[in-house]
Amino acid sequence: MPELPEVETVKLALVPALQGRMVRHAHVGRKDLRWPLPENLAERLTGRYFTQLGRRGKYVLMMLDNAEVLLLHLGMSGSIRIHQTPPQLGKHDHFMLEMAPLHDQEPTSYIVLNDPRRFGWIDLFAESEMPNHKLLSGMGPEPLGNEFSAAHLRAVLRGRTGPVKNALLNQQLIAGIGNIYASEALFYAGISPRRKAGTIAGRRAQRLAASIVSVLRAAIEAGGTSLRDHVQPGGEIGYFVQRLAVYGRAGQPCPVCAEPVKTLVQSGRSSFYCSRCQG
DNA sequence: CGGCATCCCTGGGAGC
DNA sequence: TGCTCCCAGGGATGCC
Repeated sequence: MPELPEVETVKLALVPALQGRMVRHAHVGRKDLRWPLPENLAERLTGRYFTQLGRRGKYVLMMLDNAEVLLLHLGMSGSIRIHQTPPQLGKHDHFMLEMAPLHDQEPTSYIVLNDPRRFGWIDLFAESEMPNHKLLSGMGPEPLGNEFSAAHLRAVLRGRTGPVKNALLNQQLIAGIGNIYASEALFYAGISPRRKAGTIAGRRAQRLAASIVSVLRAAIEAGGTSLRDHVQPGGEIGYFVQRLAVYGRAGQPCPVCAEPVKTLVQSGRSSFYCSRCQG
């Protein structure tokens, strides 16, 4: 489900739900998602408050007042919902933060993590451990940050013999791109998903880098892409699904040349492309 | 190291 | 309505 724009949408929605509140209660529904949850997670969160929210790739990073970090990853099917009243927890609501206001006039907020497939995960660790964190270290630069450029793209793709589509999914090279935006970015750059990653240079690298940035930015503005599971934390769908050019549109006309959109499977995952526009 | 298949898990939709 | 099969926004792991 959630790629960089969806995770960014989640992060933005969490800010007002966390601000001016402390954890009155943390509910842990099961001891494992993809991996075992941190020991004593609920106890370690109770009474704490969040000082800052960040995002790295597809991870939400929630800084606590005791210099620990709560990390959330939503996997394929994870979503966050924020409620103003105590919610009825369903079968796949695995984790909830009850955030009590520090000032009486504000409502309590209830932040619920739902994840049917349980490919998501949660971690809690000291901020000082961040640089050597197993999941975070080794991640490529943020595509919307200063370190990302056509030159960087060129450098990390150089020498790679696999298809560029697969390289875009590799979080070690660039953070945050998933199956939807890999197809979309390649479409806007006019590059075939089959092209060998190592042959992306010069103008192609320029176009691809620019397409990655613009498609991610546009998706964030639209509140992300809602397919099945993903909704914004307030329950709104993300409207970017209506603006996808090729992803999920097999057989439908290419928005540029009307040629039917094709699919292929690469490393077990579907790619969508226009055979005329993407050379 | 790079590339690829396999596996983790549940549910929704298509097709019969 | 019900069954089966296939597919799904991710990524770790293990094999070549």
